[in-house]
Amino acid sequence: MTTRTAAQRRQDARVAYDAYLATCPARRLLDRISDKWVSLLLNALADGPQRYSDLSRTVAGVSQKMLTQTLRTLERDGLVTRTVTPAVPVRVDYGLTPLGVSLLPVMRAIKDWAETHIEEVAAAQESYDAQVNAQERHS
Amino acid sequence: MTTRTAAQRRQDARVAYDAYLATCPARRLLDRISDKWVSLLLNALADGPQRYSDLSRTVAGVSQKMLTQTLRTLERDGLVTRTVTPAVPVRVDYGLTPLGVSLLPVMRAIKDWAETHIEEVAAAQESYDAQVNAQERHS
DNA sequence: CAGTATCCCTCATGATACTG
DNA sequence: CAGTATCATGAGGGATACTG
Repeated sequence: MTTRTAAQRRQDARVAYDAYLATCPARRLLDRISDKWVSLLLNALADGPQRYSDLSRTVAGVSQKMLTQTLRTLERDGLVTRTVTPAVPVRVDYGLTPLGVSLLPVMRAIKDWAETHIEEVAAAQESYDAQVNAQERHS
Repeated sequence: MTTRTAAQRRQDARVAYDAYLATCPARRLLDRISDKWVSLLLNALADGPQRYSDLSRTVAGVSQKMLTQTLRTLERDGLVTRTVTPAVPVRVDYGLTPLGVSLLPVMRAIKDWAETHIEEVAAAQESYDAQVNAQERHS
């Protein structure tokens, strides 16, 4: 009799992995920049600071909730600055920090690979799908 | 009377954005590599091909479902190869394609930025949290 | 203007059980 | 060994309404 079943061992491994991934810098960065709105916001701010309402127009389709939530996270991470100008009505400007700017080349590297190899990926997908279809006809 | 309300316009914009993002190469790549298991699998295969059962051990914590699902997607995208050796029992080897290998430097760039700037991010978070706490005490 | 608060619902993931 | 099929759940995201 083993003290733990295979299922329990796998579950333990998963918990350990989650803990590891929670602290892994690369993992955390990937989680951030892969967020639907993060890349769009960083891109929008790359050309210069913008107000909250400007961003909601530039990045059309984003809900107020997600815009605020995403900006807060980026601010907390030190990637964007939030500048409040007390007035009536209040004015808030968002802009990239030097840290945020330093991330742009990485985003660009991702974009470059994607655009360079998109054709190859598309071809691979087509060929894969064709084979799957062919096999289905034989069954 | 306008023909569309602000809510309708935002919804339309969201649909349009989703359609755009579905075709945007950089967006699609980000979606792939940000997948929890993709980066781990690519890393595991970077050192050479592995069998299905090897991968499930190397990448401990992954369920059969996600392992298979992720490998299928990577195969379809042309990033990994799947080689079946008919025998009893059957043997299946997975390995990186040249396309898959070409992606490794990009992953490395992400990892490098993360590890280089993790301290700055952590410091920013600490400072942010401290300010939030201070403000809560004043309310 | 720049948010906050709430409800709701979908979708991705994981556990479990079964198979050629 | 290398999967497939089915079910359950929970966290993320959107719509809506309200506020200093």
